[in-house]
Amino acid sequence: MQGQETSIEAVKNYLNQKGINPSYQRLRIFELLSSGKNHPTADLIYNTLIREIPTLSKTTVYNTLNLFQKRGIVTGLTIDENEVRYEANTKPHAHFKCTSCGAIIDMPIDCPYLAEKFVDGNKVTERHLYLKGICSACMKMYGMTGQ
Amino acid sequence: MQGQETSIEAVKNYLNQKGINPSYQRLRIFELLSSGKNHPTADLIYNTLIREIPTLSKTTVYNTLNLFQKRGIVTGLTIDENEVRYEANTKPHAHFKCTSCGAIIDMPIDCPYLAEKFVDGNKVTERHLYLKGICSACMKMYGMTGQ
DNA sequence: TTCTCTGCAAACGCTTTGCACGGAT
DNA sequence: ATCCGTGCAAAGCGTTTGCAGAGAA
Repeated sequence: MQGQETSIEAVKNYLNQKGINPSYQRLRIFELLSSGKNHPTADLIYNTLIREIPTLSKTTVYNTLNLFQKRGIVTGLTIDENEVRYEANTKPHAHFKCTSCGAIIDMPIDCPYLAEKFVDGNKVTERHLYLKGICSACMKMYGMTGQ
Repeated sequence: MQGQETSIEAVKNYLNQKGINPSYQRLRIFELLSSGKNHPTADLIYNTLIREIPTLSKTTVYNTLNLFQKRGIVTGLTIDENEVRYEANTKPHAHFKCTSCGAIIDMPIDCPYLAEKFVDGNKVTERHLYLKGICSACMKMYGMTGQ
């Protein structure tokens, strides 16, 4: 329990530091985003937290996610059309979506081209790299060989 | 006029070859996608063509775009949440969206990392690279220096 | 009290679905 | 006559907005 409490405390401090009033709902939503690596949708966040916060509304989830995005501590990913997924900001990385199991995996970006500040005379401030294919776990399951 | 007719003929042949019955609406929609470099939304396609095809319906635009995507001759881009843009498939390239003027510009992908067939043991079949920033035209307008 | 956060209900906008008409074979 | 494409109208679904009540300062 101690571990959880210090985690909650850390989140609280972080939100305060970003000028965000750390309400209970906001704490729990940010904690969910920063702990798990599941890149949840708004709907998944709602359905996960509603078990422990029975009064939670989707409006609050959306309000909170939009606030987090405005404050720059959370990013919305639209790897596939028609579903936005969210993640807490960490270091730059690419996303890999397995078309077989649907998993979304963080990947390193190992490419000097993607560090360029200018490309073709255009000033680059944001980079989003999405890969799709079959993840190693699915390949094993189907008896395919990796590499 | 000759040029346009041969262009229409070329599109007709292409669609036939892909197993798509080249109806007038489909022809015009594909022509729009393959000629212009504007990466239009479904709505923009509708509003562009309605001038010349007054009976056109949005349903047909959506039907057609979905058909094209299923046949693999058109790709839907979701550079920004909540708007899907379409482009005819050509060679792999990145997209740059200017946050100032909203223009979407095709860019070369100059990066061996993005040609890798496997990354971290995952088999990569699709790559989507979106950059955002200020395009060279806007930088000139605001008196910023490129490079 | 005042200000902010929450959450219900309704509105919104894009996309899909149901279905009937019309054209082509 | 059959099949396929079209397009109207309605439904669907994720997200936002309006607003009133609860809670903190």
